[in-house]
Amino acid sequence: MDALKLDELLPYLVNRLGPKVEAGFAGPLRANGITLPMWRVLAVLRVSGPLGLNDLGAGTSLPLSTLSRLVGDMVARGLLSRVRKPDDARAVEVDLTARGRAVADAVTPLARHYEATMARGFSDAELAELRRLLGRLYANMDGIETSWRAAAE
Amino acid sequence: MDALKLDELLPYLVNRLGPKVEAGFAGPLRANGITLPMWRVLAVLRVSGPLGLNDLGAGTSLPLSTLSRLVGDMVARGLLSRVRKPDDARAVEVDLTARGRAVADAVTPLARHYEATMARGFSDAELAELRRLLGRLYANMDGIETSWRAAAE
DNA sequence: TCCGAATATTTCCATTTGGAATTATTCCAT
DNA sequence: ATGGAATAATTCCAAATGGAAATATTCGGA
Repeated sequence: MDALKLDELLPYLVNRLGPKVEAGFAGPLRANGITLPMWRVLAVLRVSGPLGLNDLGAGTSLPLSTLSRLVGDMVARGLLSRVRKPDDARAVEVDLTARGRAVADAVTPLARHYEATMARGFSDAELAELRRLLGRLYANMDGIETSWRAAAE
Repeated sequence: MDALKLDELLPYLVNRLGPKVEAGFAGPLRANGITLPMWRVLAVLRVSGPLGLNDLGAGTSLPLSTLSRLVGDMVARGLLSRVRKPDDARAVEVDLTARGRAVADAVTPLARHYEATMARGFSDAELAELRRLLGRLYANMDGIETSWRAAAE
């Protein structure tokens, strides 16, 4: 039976990095009073401007149940505002407060620096290539649910 | 203030993949009666032979508290054996049972196929490059805790 | 107009998670 | 030999997670 070295397998290579990356950045984020998912929300809104929950979910890759709860917390902490849309009472509009903007701007250079540290020893070309390949990988994952299982039979 | 597109930032590109990859593989694993962390344990032991918890933790990238619990479950399910080492009563030796080996062997081709699906459209060279870069990234993360924070001041 | 389907968000809850404290054993310097 | 540090594993517990059900509102066709 052919042995399979786990650490040559792409899904594992990807998965094991997640917690490691989080752990490394958690401290600096905590020093700024936020968590990693909060940072994602701030970073997205900083660029996009006000968003509804669905778009915010798409931007942050966070599930809606998590996000709704999270936004509530962040409103309570004064980082975000959340108002019902006047024209559609189902939807909300989430936006940064001045404080949220300030925190986002304080953390941004840390994030850049962290990225640089993660990728130390990488050439610019390698870093660009890695970004590109990860992006393609992510894109590939959409709708994988339906496609690959069938092919396996 | 310079805006930072979250989706150009390496830590985010890596982190958002984790849940996606897991979600895609969870179904087939469930069909074989196991979870993703269980699969990791099986895959590592299949190659390495019997291991203590520390080595198993290193191989699977799972924290010890999680692993100890997990191994207990898997022993209860008949996938693993766990015996105290005769020469060192602190340590245990964890190994696959015949059943564990059978499940590992059943899942291995699925994992290969899943990888291929994730990376569909990638050339062999691109896949190899991605593996290589991810490996380097992971290696870089060791001891990052101490090094980068200081540099940030 | 009215009702069932669709949409946006929220809430519920069972499960998972991993850091920290705990237990047990071994190692080592005196 | 012996006590304190180191090592291996386990257990505890508070927090996070996300799928599924619930709620509220809007839309579209008969």
